[in-house]
Order: sequence, then C-alpha cells, then structure tokens
Amino acid sequence: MTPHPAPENPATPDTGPPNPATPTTTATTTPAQARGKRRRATLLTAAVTLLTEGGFAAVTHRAVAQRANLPLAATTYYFTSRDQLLAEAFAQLVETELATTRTWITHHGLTTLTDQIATADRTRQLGLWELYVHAGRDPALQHIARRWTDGCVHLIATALDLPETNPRARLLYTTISALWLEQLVEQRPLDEARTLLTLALENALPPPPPLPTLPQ
Amino acid sequence: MTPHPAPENPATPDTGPPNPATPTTTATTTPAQARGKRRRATLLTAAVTLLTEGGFAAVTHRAVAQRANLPLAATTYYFTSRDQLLAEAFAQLVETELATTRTWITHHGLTTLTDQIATADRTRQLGLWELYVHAGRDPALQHIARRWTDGCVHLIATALDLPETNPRARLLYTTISALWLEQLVEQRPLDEARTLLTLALENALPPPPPLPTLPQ
DNA sequence: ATAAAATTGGCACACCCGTACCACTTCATG
DNA sequence: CATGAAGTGGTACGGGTGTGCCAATTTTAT
Repeated sequence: MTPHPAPENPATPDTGPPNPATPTTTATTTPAQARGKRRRATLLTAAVTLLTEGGFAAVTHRAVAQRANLPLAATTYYFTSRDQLLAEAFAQLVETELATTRTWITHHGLTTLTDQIATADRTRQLGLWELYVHAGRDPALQHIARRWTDGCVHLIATALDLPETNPRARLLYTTISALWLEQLVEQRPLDEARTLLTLALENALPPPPPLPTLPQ
Repeated sequence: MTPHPAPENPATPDTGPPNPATPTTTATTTPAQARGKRRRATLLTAAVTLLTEGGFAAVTHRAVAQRANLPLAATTYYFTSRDQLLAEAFAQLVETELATTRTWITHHGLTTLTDQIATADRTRQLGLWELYVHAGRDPALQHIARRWTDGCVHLIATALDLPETNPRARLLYTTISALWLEQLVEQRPLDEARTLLTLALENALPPPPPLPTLPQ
C-alpha cells in the first residue's frame, strides 16, 4: 500500500537476478530495463569495492550511491534494505574469489597457494572474512558462507583428484583457510606460512609413494 | 592544553593497569583510586559483554555506560577513545579465552575440543573472531591477535609434549582454529567436525605407535 | 583549613545513518 | 496521443554516534 513503486517483488530468490520490478508483460527486456539492470550492477560493485576498502561499516547507502555516481535514493530503490545489499555483495565477492582461486590453482597448483594469498588484494580478503564471520550472526548469510567453503573444498578435491566428500580434502581446505586467515590478519613472515602449507600438503597425501629407500 | 583533566597519562602500556591518572605521590593506592580502578574494570567487562552479545558494532560509549550503570562521560574519562576501549576489551577477551581453553585441555585433553566449541558461548566466540579479523585492519590490535595464536599454540604444544616451535604443533593449532571458526559460522553437524578433528590429530602425530596388529 | 587536583555526571554539538516521502521524467502500451 | 506504471533524484525526518565542555563534588596535598 505504500506508494513506493518498485520493491513489491516478493519473489527475489537468493541469488536472484537484478530484476527490480517485473513489468506486466514478461517479454523481451526493454532498453529501460537493461539500464536498470546496469544501474543495479553498478551499485553492487560499488558496494563490493567499499566493502573491500573499508570493511563492512563502510558500506552505507550514501557511500555506495556516491561511489556509483548515483543518487542516494537509487540504493533503496534497487535494494530493499542495507542487509540485502550486503548479502548480495557478499555473494558476489564469494563468486569472484572462487573464480580467482580456481584459475590460480589450475595454473600454479596447490603448493604455491600461500603466494597467491600474498599477492592478492589484502583488503579484499579481509572484507571477505569479515563478512564470513558476520554470517555467523546472520542466518541469511550462512548459506553463502557454506557455499564458499564447499566451493573451495571442491577446488582442492579436484586438484588432488580426490572424491569431493573425501575428508582429507575437507581437512586440507580447512587447514589452508586457517593459514590464509592467519597470514592475512597477523602478517607473519611469509616463509612460515609456506613451510606450514607444504607440511599440510604432506599430511594430506597419506601414503608418500612407497619408500624408495630401504629396498631390503 | 585541553582542560580535560585525566588523560594526560601518556604512559599507559598495552596491558596497562587501570590507572587513569597518577597522583603526585605514588605511594599506596588510596581507596579513591581503588574505586576508580573498579569503575574502569566495570566498564571494561561491560564492553566485553556487549561485544560478545551484539558483536562489535554494539560496543558504543552509551551502551557500555548504561550496561555498567555509569554515566556516559565515565567512558570517555577512563578510555581516551572507543578504539582504546575495544582494544582492551579484545585483550581481556583473549586472556579469558586462553584460560578457559587451558583448563579444558588439562581436564579433557585435545580430542574433545570440538565439544568445547559446541559447549562454549557461541556469541562470545563470534565476538572474538570478529575482533580477530578486525585486527587485520588495525595494527594496534595485531599484537593481541598474535598473542592469541601464540597462546593457543603453546597450549597445544605442551599438551602434545612438543617443543613450542615445533611446526607440527603450529599446524595442528591452525587446523583446529579453522575447524573452530567453521563450526562457529556455518553450524554444520557436529559429527563432521569431530571426524575432522580426529583426523587432524592423527596427522599431527607422525608415528602412530608401532602397529600392534600384524605381529608377523 | 584551604587550595589544588582528580573525579563525576549532565548536557549539547556536529555528524552520519537508514529510510520514507514526493515531485518529476521516461517509457511501454492501450 | 493519452495514460498509467516504472524509474529517477532531491529532500527531510527521527534517531544514534563519538566526543567536547563544564559546573559540581570528592579526594589529596599543603
């Protein structure tokens, strides 16, 4: 009953496409709709950028609008609330991150993952983890957090040629993620992390090929 | 030059005692000073409580003062800024947590650590991790984060009778902490975490005692 | 006793926040 | 063309924030 026009779209699924309002005819997308999609996407990437830059508290309606060069009201028009904006930003961040990690692994393998951590944009990672922890308090974000974990486990399992549900792959990911976070937050010397990663990889591969020594 | 009386104590160390202002004579602590200490401590525990309850953003001057049944100005009197308050709350939280974990390990060993996670106050842990990640952006908090990691590594190393610098102990802690955080955020079935923990413990202890089976 | 210093607590300033509101333009469709 | 919905953007409201200010009070030192 509110004169607010757009948000009466109760069927936006979790990873829903940017469809702020369904017109009466669901035919082809009109150019206006296309522009709307673009605007929405712009806002979202602005939110992601802010999230990575200043973390979490930096993602305000005003900041997002300004960063996207859009009026303040656009944020409330395309996103029903700040929470929704944050949730979608989180989801997008996770997808981006998974893609990045995937290409890294296929190009460089697992053994140099620590270097990827060192290479990657530090603040971006911090934003991701910040949101990850926050998901512990907000059930709406929890499934995104799970998606991240599952995605990473999948990457590692395939890289190691293990079945996806193999607990060793699962455990290896867990270890790597902790290494990752620790490195990110505490910024200890990189060698330390590298050593630990190789040790973890050794542990994850149970039978080191039957000892060539001791032929007797 | 500001007429603000108290905070001209530039020598408050990191884990400094609550000594808002040193009188001219540093003799025995007078009862008034004792009351001041108590007030300060009250504020701090109020901050810790709020931090664990609502996380991070819930720790405002007003909320802390109200929780401690003290006037608003007390917070700015005993803590020069909100950041300082948060830092001290973080430090206290870490110390408390370390003590809790220590007693658990000495009483129950490492193998049931997952149950401790399940038992412990979930929101408290979330607050801790929230602050831990935040330490990645605030160098003033970083050494507290390191202190947490080092403390936990120490606990595990002594529990396993390993030298403190043993990378296996280090790695085991890393894995456990990740398991911990994952469980906390994603709330997967507890069995899963238990399985992974035992697997991690197996990995950490390189030579499983010489197989009793296969006597031949 | 008296002055100086520390402490207390009430108050207000300036700022930023999420979000509602509402004229206005654009556009698809009758 | 007319019309009504979708989209746009400027503005305002109510509320919460950190922190500075200051008069009153208590404690300490002389």
